[in-house]
Amino acid sequence: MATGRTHRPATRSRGIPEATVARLPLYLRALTALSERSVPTVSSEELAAAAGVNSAKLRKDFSYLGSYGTRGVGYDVEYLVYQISRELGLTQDWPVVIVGIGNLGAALANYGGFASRGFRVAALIDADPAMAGKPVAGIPVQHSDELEKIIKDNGVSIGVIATPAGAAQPVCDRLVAAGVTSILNFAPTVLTVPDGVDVRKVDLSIELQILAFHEQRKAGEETAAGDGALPAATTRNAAGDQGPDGDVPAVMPA
Amino acid sequence: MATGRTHRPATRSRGIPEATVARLPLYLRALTALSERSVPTVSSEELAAAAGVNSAKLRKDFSYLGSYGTRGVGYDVEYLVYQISRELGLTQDWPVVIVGIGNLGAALANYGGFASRGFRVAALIDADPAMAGKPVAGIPVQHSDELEKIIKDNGVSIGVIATPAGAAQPVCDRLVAAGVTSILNFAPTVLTVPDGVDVRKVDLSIELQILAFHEQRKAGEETAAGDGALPAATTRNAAGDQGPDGDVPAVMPA
DNA sequence: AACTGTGAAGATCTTCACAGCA
DNA sequence: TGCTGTGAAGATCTTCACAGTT
Repeated sequence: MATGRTHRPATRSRGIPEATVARLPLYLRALTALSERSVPTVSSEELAAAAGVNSAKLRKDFSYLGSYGTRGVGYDVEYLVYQISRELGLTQDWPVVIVGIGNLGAALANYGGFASRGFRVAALIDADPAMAGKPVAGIPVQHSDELEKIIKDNGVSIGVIATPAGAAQPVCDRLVAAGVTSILNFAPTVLTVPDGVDVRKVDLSIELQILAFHEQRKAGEETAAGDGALPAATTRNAAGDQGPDGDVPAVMPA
Repeated sequence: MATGRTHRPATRSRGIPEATVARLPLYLRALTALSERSVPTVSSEELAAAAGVNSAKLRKDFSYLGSYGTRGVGYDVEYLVYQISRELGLTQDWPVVIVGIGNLGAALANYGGFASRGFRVAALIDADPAMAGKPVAGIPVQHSDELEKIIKDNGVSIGVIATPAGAAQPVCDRLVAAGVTSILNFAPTVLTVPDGVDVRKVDLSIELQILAFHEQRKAGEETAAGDGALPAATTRNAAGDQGPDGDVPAVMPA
């Protein structure tokens, strides 16, 4: 199996449902936009619209964080931004290393929204000696021999794997052995990690396959269906959350 | 709201649950690997291990497709590969266009697993005139003025948006107007699309934020907890499936 | 009057556990 | 005997609908 994952209640301590946690970043993004426009307050209806969810769901989600709204008025934008950031752990600094600096790794390194939210690219690592020293997004690439040292020196706990599929597991093992406990995997492989380590995957081909499934179905309906063209609009997120156990699909490999 | 999405039973016709559809690509990947090793049959237990899911779930998933296994034996690898491919619509050709050829767009264009599964990069489109004609992954980039013509000439129904956030919605609108009905969005924005159009998103910063949340929690437990270091391993997929209505998070922007 | 917070109903998804076929 | 297929129980998530607060 992918690994020694344990049945974790999926939601611990303060008990925020996993599905809710997965949406907090969306709310945060919408709130940040409002904040930049100096909007003081929003109603659940407005914010839900901006985040693309239904308002009841949003209110229920916020209710797990506490009672941060004011009846008859709505939510204070700045206050909510702070509360959600804190809940997500974004009020602290998270040094991140990206392993595998190909097009994808470079794209990730250049991604701005990165630094903006407490994440800091502590280092870029690649196995190709020819890449060593070359700056990508202003950061010099380091050779993978340095991996362990980099992780330790920077106190990195989050690693991003953007290597080819074959290199992913070995890299993962080294990251974990060096102390990384959260991994974002872009390689099209199921990673095996020990208990205590979280892995999230993003896999392009899987996303495309899911779209193809629905696309095929639409095509079938056109000709088949008798009850007129039924609506079928949907906006699924390529990132939900599967069960606490078992891996699920995701999006995009190196 | 992200858009005019309609309450669709989420699962139509043959009624394959959305959660199952999201896992089919995983099974397919594992099966393909077995097929390459010329393994003739697999048990649900073995395949589940390779795909990183629990065997009961896998059997239940397959049961929605039909009874393709043999009691006492297992599943015929080749046969299953075919059945799942067909179910996902991968037995047909899906021309895809990628809009926004920055590092990410280039990474996607270079992604191999692409062509391997019925997907064909029909065109690369970018708004920068300087990019026009330049080959990326062997395909010449075309200027966005050509977008509508490209979509129509190639019968493209799936579009990938890898542009900066600000350009995403306009690009999306043009793609949809030209006939695209499935969109994979890498820009960190909620896209609004009409009914009948599917959108899946992939957003790096959201994935990192979710990891940070769990990471923060782990840190808290270390000091807090009294019941010894509890296991907390998890492998969530950065791509699950939210409800049929409402967008959910995902992974990675341009 | 407007809008939040939430119990309760409903929908979906997961897991168990075992009947049933090869 | 070995392993699939699946009813049923359980867990999670979503949505409703309205009581409660400003």
